[in-house]
Amino acid sequence: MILINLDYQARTPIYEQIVSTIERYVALGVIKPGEQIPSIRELAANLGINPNTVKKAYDILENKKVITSLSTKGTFISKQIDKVLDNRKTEEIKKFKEQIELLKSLGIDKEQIIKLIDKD
Amino acid sequence: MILINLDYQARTPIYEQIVSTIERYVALGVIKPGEQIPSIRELAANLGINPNTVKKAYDILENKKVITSLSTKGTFISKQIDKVLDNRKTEEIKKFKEQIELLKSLGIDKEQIIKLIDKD
Amino acid sequence: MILINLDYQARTPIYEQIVSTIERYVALGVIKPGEQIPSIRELAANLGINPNTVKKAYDILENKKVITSLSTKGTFISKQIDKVLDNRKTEEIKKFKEQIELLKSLGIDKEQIIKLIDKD
Amino acid sequence: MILINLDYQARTPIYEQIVSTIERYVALGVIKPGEQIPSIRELAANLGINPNTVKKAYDILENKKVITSLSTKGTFISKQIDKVLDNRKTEEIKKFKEQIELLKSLGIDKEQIIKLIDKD
DNA sequence: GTGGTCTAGACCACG
DNA sequence: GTGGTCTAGACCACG
Repeated sequence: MILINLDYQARTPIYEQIVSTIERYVALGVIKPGEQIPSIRELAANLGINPNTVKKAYDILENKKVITSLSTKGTFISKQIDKVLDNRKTEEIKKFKEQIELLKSLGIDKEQIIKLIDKD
Repeated sequence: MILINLDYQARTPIYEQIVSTIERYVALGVIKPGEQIPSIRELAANLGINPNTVKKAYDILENKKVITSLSTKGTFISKQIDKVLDNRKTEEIKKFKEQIELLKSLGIDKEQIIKLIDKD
Repeated sequence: MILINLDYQARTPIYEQIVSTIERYVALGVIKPGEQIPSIRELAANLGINPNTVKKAYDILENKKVITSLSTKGTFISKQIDKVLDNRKTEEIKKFKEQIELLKSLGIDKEQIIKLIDKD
Repeated sequence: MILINLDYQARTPIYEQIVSTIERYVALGVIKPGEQIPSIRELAANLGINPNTVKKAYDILENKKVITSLSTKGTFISKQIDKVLDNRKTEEIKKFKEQIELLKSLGIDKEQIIKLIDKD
Protein backbone atom coordinates (compact mmCIF):
# COMPACT_ATOMS: atom_id res chain seq x y z
CA MET A 1 0.00 0.00 0.00
CA ILE A 2 1.20 3.49 -0.86
CA LEU A 3 1.29 5.98 1.97
CA ILE A 4 0.14 9.40 0.84
CA ASN A 5 -0.39 12.26 3.25
CA LEU A 6 -2.94 14.71 2.00
CA ASP A 7 -3.11 18.30 3.16
CA TYR A 8 -6.61 19.59 2.58
CA GLN A 9 -5.72 23.09 3.66
CA ALA A 10 -2.90 23.56 1.19
CA ARG A 11 -3.37 25.62 -1.93
CA THR A 12 -1.90 22.67 -3.88
CA PRO A 13 -4.81 20.58 -5.16
CA ILE A 14 -5.19 17.01 -3.95
CA TYR A 15 -4.47 15.51 -7.37
CA GLU A 16 -1.19 17.40 -7.52
CA GLN A 17 -0.20 16.20 -4.08
CA ILE A 18 -0.77 12.64 -5.29
CA VAL A 19 1.30 13.26 -8.40
CA SER A 20 4.27 14.65 -6.53
CA THR A 21 4.15 12.03 -3.80
CA ILE A 22 4.26 9.21 -6.34
CA GLU A 23 7.04 10.96 -8.23
CA ARG A 24 9.00 11.29 -5.01
CA TYR A 25 8.54 7.60 -4.17
CA VAL A 26 9.76 6.66 -7.63
CA ALA A 27 12.75 8.97 -7.28
CA LEU A 28 13.54 7.47 -3.89
CA GLY A 29 13.26 3.96 -5.28
CA VAL A 30 10.42 3.12 -2.91
CA ILE A 31 8.42 2.16 -5.97
CA LYS A 32 10.41 0.53 -8.77
CA PRO A 33 10.11 0.65 -12.57
CA GLY A 34 7.65 -1.99 -13.81
CA GLU A 35 5.99 -2.27 -10.41
CA GLN A 36 2.22 -2.17 -10.23
CA ILE A 37 0.51 0.60 -8.29
CA PRO A 38 -3.02 0.57 -6.80
CA SER A 39 -6.01 0.92 -9.07
CA ILE A 40 -7.78 4.25 -9.16
CA ARG A 41 -10.68 2.93 -7.10
CA GLU A 42 -8.46 1.22 -4.56
CA LEU A 43 -6.30 4.28 -3.95
CA ALA A 44 -9.37 6.51 -3.82
CA ALA A 45 -10.91 4.24 -1.19
CA ASN A 46 -7.70 4.16 0.84
CA LEU A 47 -7.42 7.92 0.82
CA GLY A 48 -11.13 8.49 1.31
CA ILE A 49 -11.36 10.72 -1.72
CA ASN A 50 -13.23 10.86 -5.01
CA PRO A 51 -11.96 8.43 -7.73
CA ASN A 52 -12.09 11.33 -10.21
CA THR A 53 -9.32 12.99 -8.23
CA VAL A 54 -7.08 9.93 -8.41
CA LYS A 55 -7.94 9.56 -12.10
CA LYS A 56 -6.75 13.11 -12.72
CA ALA A 57 -3.47 12.41 -10.90
CA TYR A 58 -2.88 9.20 -12.87
CA ASP A 59 -3.65 11.00 -16.14
CA ILE A 60 -0.98 13.55 -15.37
CA LEU A 61 1.53 10.91 -14.37
CA GLU A 62 0.82 8.99 -17.55
CA ASN A 63 1.27 12.17 -19.56
CA LYS A 64 4.65 12.67 -17.88
CA LYS A 65 5.47 9.03 -18.73
CA VAL A 66 5.95 8.15 -15.07
CA ILE A 67 3.26 5.45 -15.24
CA THR A 68 1.50 3.46 -17.94
CA SER A 69 -2.02 2.14 -17.74
CA LEU A 70 -2.71 -1.18 -19.39
CA SER A 71 -6.49 -1.53 -19.50
CA THR A 72 -7.73 -4.65 -17.69
CA LYS A 73 -4.21 -5.34 -16.35
CA GLY A 74 -3.70 -2.28 -14.15
CA THR A 75 -1.33 0.64 -13.75
CA PHE A 76 2.46 0.34 -13.65
CA ILE A 77 5.51 2.48 -13.10
CA SER A 78 7.07 3.16 -16.47
CA LYS A 79 10.13 1.01 -17.28
CA GLN A 80 12.03 3.83 -18.89
CA ILE A 81 11.82 6.15 -15.97
CA ASP A 82 15.34 7.59 -16.15
CA LYS A 83 14.61 10.48 -18.46
CA VAL A 84 11.66 11.40 -16.27
CA LEU A 85 13.93 11.48 -13.25
CA ASP A 86 16.47 13.61 -15.08
CA ASN A 87 13.81 16.19 -15.86
CA ARG A 88 12.78 16.16 -12.24
CA LYS A 89 16.39 16.73 -11.16
CA THR A 90 16.74 19.70 -13.51
CA GLU A 91 13.55 21.21 -12.11
CA GLU A 92 14.59 20.79 -8.52
CA ILE A 93 18.05 22.17 -9.13
CA LYS A 94 16.42 25.24 -10.66
CA LYS A 95 14.28 25.68 -7.55
CA PHE A 96 17.33 25.19 -5.39
CA LYS A 97 19.19 27.99 -7.16
CA GLU A 98 16.22 30.30 -6.75
CA GLN A 99 16.18 29.51 -3.06
CA ILE A 100 19.88 30.39 -2.82
CA GLU A 101 19.21 33.76 -4.44
CA LEU A 102 16.44 34.36 -1.93
CA LEU A 103 18.73 33.61 1.01
CA LYS A 104 21.32 35.99 -0.43
CA SER A 105 18.67 38.70 -0.71
CA LEU A 106 18.03 38.21 2.99
CA GLY A 107 21.66 38.94 3.73
CA ILE A 108 22.98 35.39 4.07
CA ASP A 109 26.21 35.00 2.12
CA LYS A 110 27.68 32.04 0.27
CA GLU A 111 29.89 30.90 3.14
CA GLN A 112 26.97 30.78 5.55
CA ILE A 113 24.89 28.86 3.02
CA ILE A 114 27.59 26.24 2.57
CA LYS A 115 27.75 25.85 6.34
CA LEU A 116 24.02 25.12 6.34
CA ILE A 117 24.63 22.21 3.99
CA ASP A 118 27.65 20.88 5.85
CA LYS A 119 25.87 20.84 9.19
CA ASP A 120 23.15 18.73 7.60
CA MET B 1 7.96 54.04 -7.49
CA ILE B 2 7.90 50.40 -6.55
CA LEU B 3 8.47 47.93 -9.36
CA ILE B 4 6.28 44.88 -9.05
CA ASN B 5 6.09 42.27 -11.76
CA LEU B 6 2.81 40.41 -11.77
CA ASP B 7 2.33 36.98 -13.25
CA TYR B 8 -1.34 36.55 -14.04
CA GLN B 9 -0.91 32.91 -15.08
CA ALA B 10 0.67 31.79 -11.82
CA ARG B 11 -1.27 29.81 -9.25
CA THR B 12 0.01 32.32 -6.70
CA PRO B 13 -2.65 35.03 -6.38
CA ILE B 14 -1.86 38.62 -7.31
CA TYR B 15 -2.17 39.85 -3.73
CA GLU B 16 0.37 37.29 -2.58
CA GLN B 17 2.79 38.31 -5.31
CA ILE B 18 2.51 41.87 -4.02
CA VAL B 19 3.11 40.72 -0.45
CA SER B 20 6.24 38.78 -1.25
CA THR B 21 7.65 41.42 -3.56
CA ILE B 22 7.34 44.09 -0.89
CA GLU B 23 8.79 41.74 1.71
CA ARG B 24 11.74 41.10 -0.56
CA TYR B 25 12.31 44.80 -1.14
CA VAL B 26 12.27 45.38 2.61
CA ALA B 27 14.69 42.51 3.16
CA LEU B 28 16.98 43.89 0.49
CA GLY B 29 16.86 47.35 2.06
CA VAL B 30 15.38 48.83 -1.11
CA ILE B 31 12.56 50.15 1.07
CA LYS B 32 13.59 51.28 4.54
CA PRO B 33 11.84 51.18 7.94
CA GLY B 34 9.55 54.18 8.40
CA GLU B 35 9.46 54.89 4.71
CA GLN B 36 6.11 55.55 3.08
CA ILE B 37 4.94 53.19 0.36
CA PRO B 38 2.43 54.03 -2.39
CA SER B 39 -1.19 54.49 -1.40
CA ILE B 40 -3.58 51.68 -2.19
CA ARG B 41 -5.13 53.61 -5.06
CA GLU B 42 -1.81 54.71 -6.49
CA LEU B 43 -0.28 51.23 -6.53
CA ALA B 44 -3.49 49.79 -7.95
CA ALA B 45 -3.40 52.33 -10.76
CA ASN B 46 0.29 51.67 -11.45
CA LEU B 47 -0.27 47.93 -11.63
CA GLY B 48 -3.53 48.23 -13.54
CA ILE B 49 -5.41 46.22 -10.94
CA ASN B 50 -8.29 46.80 -8.56
CA PRO B 51 -7.64 48.69 -5.31
CA ASN B 52 -9.30 45.87 -3.36
CA THR B 53 -6.54 43.51 -4.42
CA VAL B 54 -3.84 45.89 -3.22
CA LYS B 55 -5.82 46.40 -0.02
CA LYS B 56 -5.80 42.65 0.60
CA ALA B 57 -2.02 42.56 0.15
CA TYR B 58 -1.55 45.52 2.52
CA ASP B 59 -3.86 43.87 5.08
CA ILE B 60 -1.67 40.77 5.07
CA LEU B 61 1.52 42.82 5.36
CA GLU B 62 0.01 44.78 8.23
CA ASN B 63 -0.96 41.54 9.92
CA LYS B 64 2.63 40.37 9.56
CA LYS B 65 3.77 43.69 11.03
CA VAL B 66 5.77 44.54 7.92
CA ILE B 67 3.80 47.72 7.30
CA THR B 68 1.49 49.93 9.30
CA SER B 69 -1.42 51.89 7.86
CA LEU B 70 -2.39 55.24 9.27
CA SER B 71 -5.79 56.38 8.12
CA THR B 72 -5.60 59.65 6.15
CA LYS B 73 -1.79 59.63 6.41
CA GLY B 74 -0.79 56.68 4.30
CA THR B 75 1.04 53.39 4.63
CA PHE B 76 4.54 52.96 6.04
CA ILE B 77 7.15 50.26 6.49
CA SER B 78 7.11 49.21 10.12
CA LYS B 79 9.91 50.72 12.17
CA GLN B 80 10.56 47.56 14.11
CA ILE B 81 11.06 45.38 11.12
CA ASP B 82 14.07 43.42 12.37
CA LYS B 83 12.19 40.68 14.16
CA VAL B 84 10.01 40.21 11.10
CA LEU B 85 13.09 39.77 8.94
CA ASP B 86 14.59 37.31 11.40
CA ASN B 87 11.47 35.18 11.25
CA ARG B 88 11.59 35.34 7.50
CA LYS B 89 15.20 34.14 7.49
CA THR B 90 14.38 31.21 9.76
CA GLU B 91 11.52 30.21 7.47
CA GLU B 92 13.56 30.39 4.33
CA ILE B 93 16.44 28.45 5.85
CA LYS B 94 13.98 25.72 6.79
CA LYS B 95 12.71 25.58 3.20
CA PHE B 96 16.29 25.52 1.98
CA LYS B 97 17.09 22.49 4.11
CA GLU B 98 14.02 20.68 2.85
CA GLN B 99 15.12 21.42 -0.68
CA ILE B 100 18.54 19.94 0.11
CA GLU B 101 16.90 16.76 1.39
CA LEU B 102 14.88 16.56 -1.81
CA LEU B 103 18.00 16.86 -3.96
CA LYS B 104 19.67 14.13 -1.92
CA SER B 105 16.64 11.89 -2.42
CA LEU B 106 17.12 12.40 -6.16
CA GLY B 107 20.64 11.04 -5.89
CA ILE B 108 22.57 14.29 -5.77
CA ASP B 109 25.17 14.20 -2.99
CA LYS B 110 26.54 16.90 -0.73
CA GLU B 111 29.60 17.62 -2.86
CA GLN B 112 27.53 18.15 -5.99
CA ILE B 113 25.19 20.44 -4.06
CA ILE B 114 28.03 22.60 -2.83
CA LYS B 115 29.29 22.86 -6.40
CA LEU B 116 25.89 24.21 -7.40
CA ILE B 117 26.36 27.04 -4.94
CA ASP B 118 29.94 27.79 -5.88
CA LYS B 119 29.15 28.07 -9.56
CA ASP B 120 26.55 30.67 -8.69
CA MET C 1 -28.45 27.75 12.09
CA ILE C 2 -26.23 30.32 13.74
CA LEU C 3 -27.96 33.36 15.17
CA ILE C 4 -26.01 36.53 14.59
CA ASN C 5 -27.42 39.93 15.41
CA LEU C 6 -25.92 42.67 13.29
CA ASP C 7 -25.85 46.30 14.28
CA TYR C 8 -25.46 48.37 11.14
CA GLN C 9 -25.13 51.63 13.07
CA ALA C 10 -22.22 50.52 15.21
CA ARG C 11 -18.70 51.69 14.52
CA THR C 12 -17.67 48.03 14.71
CA PRO C 13 -17.74 46.70 11.16
CA ILE C 14 -20.09 43.88 10.20
CA TYR C 15 -17.26 41.42 9.61
CA GLU C 16 -15.93 42.04 13.10
CA GLN C 17 -19.34 41.51 14.64
CA ILE C 18 -19.46 38.14 12.89
CA VAL C 19 -15.99 37.28 14.17
CA SER C 20 -16.76 38.05 17.78
CA THR C 21 -20.16 36.39 17.72
CA ILE C 22 -18.70 33.15 16.42
CA GLU C 23 -15.87 33.38 18.93
CA ARG C 24 -18.39 33.81 21.71
CA TYR C 25 -20.43 30.83 20.54
CA VAL C 26 -17.30 28.70 20.49
CA ALA C 27 -16.34 29.91 23.98
CA LEU C 28 -19.83 29.09 25.24
CA GLY C 29 -19.67 25.64 23.68
CA VAL C 30 -22.68 26.39 21.49
CA ILE C 31 -20.52 25.40 18.55
CA LYS C 32 -18.10 22.54 19.17
CA PRO C 33 -14.59 21.78 17.89
CA GLY C 34 -14.71 19.97 14.56
CA GLU C 35 -18.25 21.08 13.90
CA GLN C 36 -19.10 22.51 10.50
CA ILE C 37 -20.36 26.07 10.33
CA PRO C 38 -22.51 27.56 7.54
CA SER C 39 -20.89 28.08 4.17
CA ILE C 40 -19.93 31.61 3.22
CA ARG C 41 -22.84 31.89 0.80
CA GLU C 42 -25.35 30.39 3.17
CA LEU C 43 -24.48 32.68 6.08
CA ALA C 44 -24.41 35.67 3.76
CA ALA C 45 -27.90 34.82 2.52
CA ASN C 46 -29.19 34.29 6.06
CA LEU C 47 -27.82 37.62 7.21
CA GLY C 48 -28.80 39.42 4.04
CA ILE C 49 -25.27 40.61 3.42
CA ASN C 50 -22.63 40.17 0.75
CA PRO C 51 -20.60 36.93 0.70
CA ASN C 52 -17.39 38.99 0.60
CA THR C 53 -18.15 40.35 4.04
CA VAL C 54 -18.63 36.87 5.48
CA LYS C 55 -15.47 35.78 3.69
CA LYS C 56 -13.53 38.54 5.41
CA ALA C 57 -14.85 37.41 8.80
CA TYR C 58 -13.95 33.79 8.05
CA ASP C 59 -10.47 34.85 6.90
CA ILE C 60 -9.87 36.56 10.24
CA LEU C 61 -11.17 33.58 12.19
CA GLU C 62 -8.96 31.27 10.16
CA ASN C 63 -5.99 33.52 10.84
CA LYS C 64 -6.78 33.29 14.55
CA LYS C 65 -7.00 29.50 14.19
CA VAL C 66 -10.59 29.47 15.40
CA ILE C 67 -11.84 27.86 12.18
CA THR C 68 -10.30 26.04 9.27
CA SER C 69 -11.59 26.16 5.71
CA LEU C 70 -11.33 23.16 3.45
CA SER C 71 -11.91 24.01 -0.17
CA THR C 72 -14.96 22.19 -1.58
CA LYS C 73 -15.69 20.64 1.84
CA GLY C 74 -16.70 23.63 3.91
CA THR C 75 -15.64 25.47 7.04
CA PHE C 76 -15.11 23.89 10.45
CA ILE C 77 -14.35 24.92 14.01
CA SER C 78 -10.72 24.17 14.69
CA LYS C 79 -10.16 20.98 16.65
CA GLN C 80 -7.42 22.47 18.78
CA ILE C 81 -9.41 25.40 19.99
CA ASP C 82 -8.35 25.30 23.65
CA LYS C 83 -5.25 27.44 23.32
CA VAL C 84 -7.24 30.01 21.37
CA LEU C 85 -9.80 30.16 24.16
CA ASP C 86 -7.08 30.53 26.78
CA ASN C 87 -5.63 33.50 24.93
CA ARG C 88 -9.09 34.98 24.70
CA LYS C 89 -9.57 34.62 28.46
CA THR C 90 -6.26 36.31 29.20
CA GLU C 91 -7.19 39.20 26.93
CA GLU C 92 -10.60 39.69 28.45
CA ILE C 93 -9.26 39.52 32.00
CA LYS C 94 -6.79 42.23 31.09
CA LYS C 95 -9.60 44.42 29.77
CA PHE C 96 -11.59 43.68 32.90
CA LYS C 97 -8.77 44.89 35.13
CA GLU C 98 -8.44 48.08 33.10
CA GLN C 99 -12.15 48.63 33.51
CA ILE C 100 -11.78 48.22 37.29
CA GLU C 101 -9.03 50.85 37.33
CA LEU C 102 -11.30 53.19 35.39
CA LEU C 103 -14.12 52.74 37.90
CA LYS C 104 -11.72 53.41 40.76
CA SER C 105 -10.56 56.60 39.02
CA LEU C 106 -14.20 57.67 38.94
CA GLY C 107 -14.36 57.35 42.70
CA ILE C 108 -15.96 53.92 42.98
CA ASP C 109 -14.12 51.80 45.55
CA LYS C 110 -13.47 48.09 45.71
CA GLU C 111 -16.44 47.32 47.98
CA GLN C 112 -18.86 49.05 45.65
CA ILE C 113 -17.41 47.21 42.68
CA ILE C 114 -17.85 43.84 44.35
CA LYS C 115 -21.45 44.75 45.09
CA LEU C 116 -21.96 45.36 41.37
CA ILE C 117 -20.94 41.78 40.69
CA ASP C 118 -23.00 40.28 43.49
CA LYS C 119 -26.18 41.99 42.36
CA ASP C 120 -25.69 40.39 38.95
CA MET D 1 0.40 71.22 29.57
CA ILE D 2 -2.00 68.37 29.02
CA LEU D 3 -0.45 65.04 28.16
CA ILE D 4 -2.45 63.22 25.53
CA ASN D 5 -1.24 60.01 23.93
CA LEU D 6 -2.62 59.55 20.46
CA ASP D 7 -2.90 56.19 18.78
CA TYR D 8 -3.01 56.73 15.05
CA GLN D 9 -3.59 53.08 14.32
CA ALA D 10 -6.69 52.74 16.47
CA ARG D 11 -10.12 52.65 14.92
CA THR D 12 -11.13 55.37 17.42
CA PRO D 13 -10.73 58.74 15.69
CA ILE D 14 -8.22 61.21 17.02
CA TYR D 15 -10.86 63.72 18.13
CA GLU D 16 -12.57 61.03 20.19
CA GLN D 17 -9.28 60.07 21.84
CA ILE D 18 -8.89 63.71 22.85
CA VAL D 19 -12.43 63.83 24.22
CA SER D 20 -12.05 60.76 26.36
CA THR D 21 -8.59 61.70 27.61
CA ILE D 22 -9.81 65.08 28.81
CA GLU D 23 -12.85 63.48 30.39
CA ARG D 24 -10.62 61.03 32.19
CA TYR D 25 -8.36 63.81 33.48
CA VAL D 26 -11.41 65.67 34.76
CA ALA D 27 -12.74 62.53 36.43
CA LEU D 28 -9.36 61.90 38.01
CA GLY D 29 -9.18 65.49 39.26
CA VAL D 30 -6.04 66.15 37.24
CA ILE D 31 -7.90 69.07 35.71
CA LYS D 32 -10.27 70.88 38.05
CA PRO D 33 -13.64 72.64 37.47
CA GLY D 34 -13.10 76.24 36.40
CA GLU D 35 -9.56 75.54 35.26
CA GLN D 36 -8.46 76.81 31.86
CA ILE D 37 -7.34 74.34 29.23
CA PRO D 38 -5.10 75.01 26.21
CA SER D 39 -6.48 76.87 23.22
CA ILE D 40 -7.37 74.89 20.14
CA ARG D 41 -4.29 76.12 18.30
CA GLU D 42 -1.96 75.51 21.19
CA LEU D 43 -3.13 71.94 21.78
CA ALA D 44 -3.06 71.24 18.03
CA ALA D 45 0.51 72.48 17.85
CA ASN D 46 1.54 70.42 20.89
CA LEU D 47 0.03 67.27 19.44
CA GLY D 48 1.19 67.96 15.91
CA ILE D 49 -2.29 67.65 14.50
CA ASN D 50 -4.78 69.74 12.58
CA PRO D 51 -6.60 72.44 14.62
CA ASN D 52 -9.87 71.26 13.05
CA THR D 53 -9.44 67.98 14.88
CA VAL D 54 -9.03 69.68 18.25
CA LYS D 55 -11.94 71.96 17.40
CA LYS D 56 -14.14 68.93 16.83
CA ALA D 57 -13.10 67.45 20.19
CA TYR D 58 -13.79 70.73 22.02
CA ASP D 59 -17.18 71.02 20.31
CA ILE D 60 -18.14 67.60 21.60
CA LEU D 61 -16.89 68.36 25.09
CA GLU D 62 -18.82 71.62 25.11
CA ASN D 63 -21.91 69.78 23.96
CA LYS D 64 -21.48 67.35 26.85
CA LYS D 65 -21.09 70.36 29.18
CA VAL D 66 -17.62 69.25 30.21
CA ILE D 67 -16.06 72.52 29.04
CA THR D 68 -17.26 76.03 28.18
CA SER D 69 -15.68 78.31 25.65
CA LEU D 70 -15.71 82.00 26.41
CA SER D 71 -14.70 83.73 23.20
CA THR D 72 -11.60 85.89 23.65
CA LYS D 73 -11.08 84.51 27.18
CA GLY D 74 -10.39 80.91 26.41
CA THR D 75 -11.74 77.46 27.22
CA PHE D 76 -12.51 76.25 30.75
CA ILE D 77 -13.61 73.11 32.51
CA SER D 78 -17.27 73.50 33.38
CA LYS D 79 -17.94 74.45 37.02
CA GLN D 80 -20.96 72.20 37.33
CA ILE D 81 -19.17 69.07 36.30
CA ASP D 82 -20.77 66.70 38.78
CA LYS D 83 -23.74 65.68 36.68
CA VAL D 84 -21.38 65.02 33.80
CA LEU D 85 -19.30 62.77 35.98
CA ASP D 86 -22.38 60.92 37.18
CA ASN D 87 -23.37 60.16 33.61
CA ARG D 88 -19.89 58.95 32.96
CA LYS D 89 -20.07 56.64 35.99
CA THR D 90 -23.35 55.16 34.81
CA GLU D 91 -21.85 54.49 31.39
CA GLU D 92 -18.76 52.85 32.75
CA ILE D 93 -20.72 50.70 35.18
CA LYS D 94 -22.79 49.49 32.25
CA LYS D 95 -19.63 48.55 30.35
CA PHE D 96 -18.32 46.85 33.46
CA LYS D 97 -21.40 44.67 33.73
CA GLU D 98 -21.12 43.71 30.06
CA GLN D 99 -17.52 42.73 30.65
CA ILE D 100 -18.60 40.54 33.57
CA GLU D 101 -21.13 38.76 31.34
CA LEU D 102 -18.38 38.19 28.79
CA LEU D 103 -16.09 36.63 31.39
CA LYS D 104 -18.90 34.37 32.54
CA SER D 105 -19.49 33.28 28.95
CA LEU D 106 -15.84 32.26 28.86
CA GLY D 107 -16.39 29.98 31.82
CA ILE D 108 -15.10 32.22 34.59
CA ASP D 109 -17.54 32.22 37.52
CA LYS D 110 -18.48 34.91 40.02
CA GLU D 111 -16.05 33.73 42.70
CA GLN D 112 -13.10 33.85 40.32
CA ILE D 113 -14.12 37.31 39.16
CA ILE D 114 -14.24 38.64 42.71
CA LYS D 115 -10.79 37.21 43.28
CA LEU D 116 -9.55 39.20 40.29
CA ILE D 117 -10.71 42.37 42.00
CA ASP D 118 -9.36 41.50 45.42
CA LYS D 119 -5.91 40.70 44.09
CA ASP D 120 -5.85 44.12 42.48
C1' DG E 1 -6.40 62.41 -0.68
C1' DT E 2 -6.10 58.48 2.54
C1' DG E 3 -7.47 54.14 4.45
C1' DG E 4 -11.70 51.32 5.47
C1' DT E 5 -16.16 48.96 4.54
C1' DC E 6 -19.41 46.95 1.78
C1' DT E 7 -22.16 45.52 -2.26
C1' DA E 8 -22.89 43.17 -6.67
C1' DG E 9 -21.35 39.98 -9.31
C1' DA E 10 -18.22 37.29 -12.37
C1' DC E 11 -15.15 33.51 -12.85
C1' DC E 12 -12.12 29.72 -11.22
C1' DA E 13 -10.60 25.05 -9.46
C1' DC E 14 -11.93 21.21 -7.17
C1' DG E 15 -14.36 16.94 -6.87
C1' DG F 1 -21.90 23.26 -3.92
C1' DT F 2 -17.62 24.92 -1.71
C1' DG F 3 -13.96 28.11 -0.89
C1' DG F 4 -10.94 31.53 -3.38
C1' DT F 5 -9.79 35.52 -6.41
C1' DC F 6 -10.71 39.61 -8.57
C1' DT F 7 -13.11 43.60 -10.67
C1' DA F 8 -15.99 47.73 -10.56
C1' DG F 9 -17.57 50.92 -7.94
C1' DA F 10 -20.08 53.30 -4.14
C1' DC F 11 -19.88 55.47 0.25
C1' DC F 12 -17.75 56.71 4.73
C1' DA F 13 -14.82 59.16 8.29
C1' DC F 14 -10.99 61.75 8.98
C1' DG F 15 -8.50 65.99 8.69
